[in-house]
Amino acid sequence: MEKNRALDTLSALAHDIRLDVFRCLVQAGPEGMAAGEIAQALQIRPNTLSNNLTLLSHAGLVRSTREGRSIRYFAEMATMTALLGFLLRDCCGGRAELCQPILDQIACEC
Amino acid sequence: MEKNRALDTLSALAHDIRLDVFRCLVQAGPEGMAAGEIAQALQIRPNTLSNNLTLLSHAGLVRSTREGRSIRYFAEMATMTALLGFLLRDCCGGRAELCQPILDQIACEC
DNA sequence: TCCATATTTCATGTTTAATGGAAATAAAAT
DNA sequence: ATTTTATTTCCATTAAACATGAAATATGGA
Repeated sequence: MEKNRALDTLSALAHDIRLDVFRCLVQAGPEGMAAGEIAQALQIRPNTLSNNLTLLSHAGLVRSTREGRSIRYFAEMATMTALLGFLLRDCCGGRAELCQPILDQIACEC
Repeated sequence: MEKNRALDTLSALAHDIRLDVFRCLVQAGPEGMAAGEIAQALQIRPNTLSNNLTLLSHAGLVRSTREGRSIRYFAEMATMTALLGFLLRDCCGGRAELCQPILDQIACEC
C-alpha cells in the first residue's frame, strides 16, 4: 500500500461512526449486513450512514452488492491487512529480534 | 485498547505530516530522533512539527526525553500493536479458519 | 550575565469535514 | 399505475482541524 491510500484508510477509520460501522461489518463476517440492518444496530440516521458507507467504500474498507431493494455491505479485510503491513514496514530496520516481539503481540482473539 | 483510545490513535495517524513523523521514528528504531533531526529530515517548520509531536504524544504513539537542549522522540510500538489488536478483534467470529489467512498476510518486511 | 540554539506555546485566519433536513432514485408489492 | 420500503444525493449550517507568524521557555556556552 502506498502512503496516500494508507492516509485515506486511516482517515476513514478515524471517525466515531465509521469505526463502529466497520467493526460491525468485521464481526458480521462473510455474510455482511444490509445498510438498514447496520442503521438499526447502531442507531444511525439513514443519510448519515449512507454518507459514511460511501466514504468507507472509497477507502476500500467495505464493498457492497444490491440485494432486492436492500444493499448489503461487507468488510474488506484485504485493505485492512494492507494497512497493517504499511504501518509495520521497516519497523525494525532489518533487526528481526526487535520486530518479533511486536508481531507476537498481534493475535486474533478468537 | 478501548474504542476512544483507538479513535485517538487513528486520528493521530490520519494526517500527512504525522504519518510521516511516526514512520520516520519507527524506522529510526530504539535510538529515536531529536525534534530538530525530524524537522530537517522531513522539511517541516519547527512549530508545526512540535504541534504534531504533541498530538502524537497524547495519542501514545511517541514518547520523548530531554537530552541537553534537544528533545529526543521515540515511536511507541506498544500502542501500535494495541491498535492492531483492536482492529482485528472478533475478526472471524470465532472461526479461526477465516482468520488465519488474514494474519498470515501480516508480516514484517525485514 | 548575556547570547545562541532547540523547542514549545499562543493567537488567528483559513480550510475542511460533519450534521441533518428534504428531495430524489431504485426496487418490490398492491 | 400507484404506493411502500430502502437507500442515496443535495444543500446549508455548524463545528473542528490546520498552518503559520510571533512570542515565550529552556538549556548550554561565552
